[in-house]
Amino acid sequence: MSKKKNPEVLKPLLSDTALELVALRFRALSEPMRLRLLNLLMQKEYTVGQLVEASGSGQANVSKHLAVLRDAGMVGMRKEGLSTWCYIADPMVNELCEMMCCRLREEMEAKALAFDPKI
Amino acid sequence: MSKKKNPEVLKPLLSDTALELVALRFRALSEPMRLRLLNLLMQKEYTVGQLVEASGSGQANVSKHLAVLRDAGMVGMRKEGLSTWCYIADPMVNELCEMMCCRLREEMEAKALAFDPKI
DNA sequence: TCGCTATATAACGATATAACAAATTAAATT
DNA sequence: AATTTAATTTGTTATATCGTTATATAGCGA
Repeated sequence: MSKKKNPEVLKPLLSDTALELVALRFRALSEPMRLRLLNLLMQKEYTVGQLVEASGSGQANVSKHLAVLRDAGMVGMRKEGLSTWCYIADPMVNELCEMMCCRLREEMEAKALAFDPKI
Repeated sequence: MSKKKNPEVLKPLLSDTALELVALRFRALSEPMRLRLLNLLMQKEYTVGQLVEASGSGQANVSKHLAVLRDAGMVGMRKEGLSTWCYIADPMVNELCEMMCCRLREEMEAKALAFDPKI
């Protein structure tokens, strides 16, 4: 009835502001150090200090990267006395990283296979 | 039998090289202009020239961004005479963007709701 | 209040990236 | 071969971002 089959009708495009917001989120995931912090937080909660030690980076650096992840809504923080406990606030982060890692593994394995002697 | 329940055992961490590769992929998605190109390509195939026109950006700029997306395995290209047709090479791109957009929509709606008069 | 610890912020240099313009390559047509 | 069109490559400039050092803030105990 209502839905005419029309090949001319294209999916609507995202607005400029939407594109910028999406880009901002992906940018939060575009640094190895931030991914390392997220990767650690996927194990368990860490304090900022523990993340500094575990990541092997400087304190100021870790703090700044955590702020980026927090602003992107990916990491949450809970103050407890002197320490600040950090945790993954958005389960989507796990999904995104999982997807990306699976895809990369597939690609790498395919490439590796290209070097295997043919049967 | 083999799997002992042990809260001390943590999920293994990704290697440095893996982190860098993942970061590189996400970085490809971290620019509004590249997202705009992908968004256009989600509708249909475009030539580079059509993308230049549709995106409103310069030719060199579009070309460079497309190269980034190609190197990330997200966009494929097929030469046909003088033109080069571009297309989404990895369906994961659609999923990733879809996930991110849904999430942002939810968040925005939640924030908007916070300004609604209480019932 | 004083000092100690945990974290955040500011300022800085080095590097990376986007946008634009100009030069170059590549394919098709005459 | 010369011309035209399509796209890439190459500078160049402006801006953004990373990592580091130094400083500031906040909570806790003596």
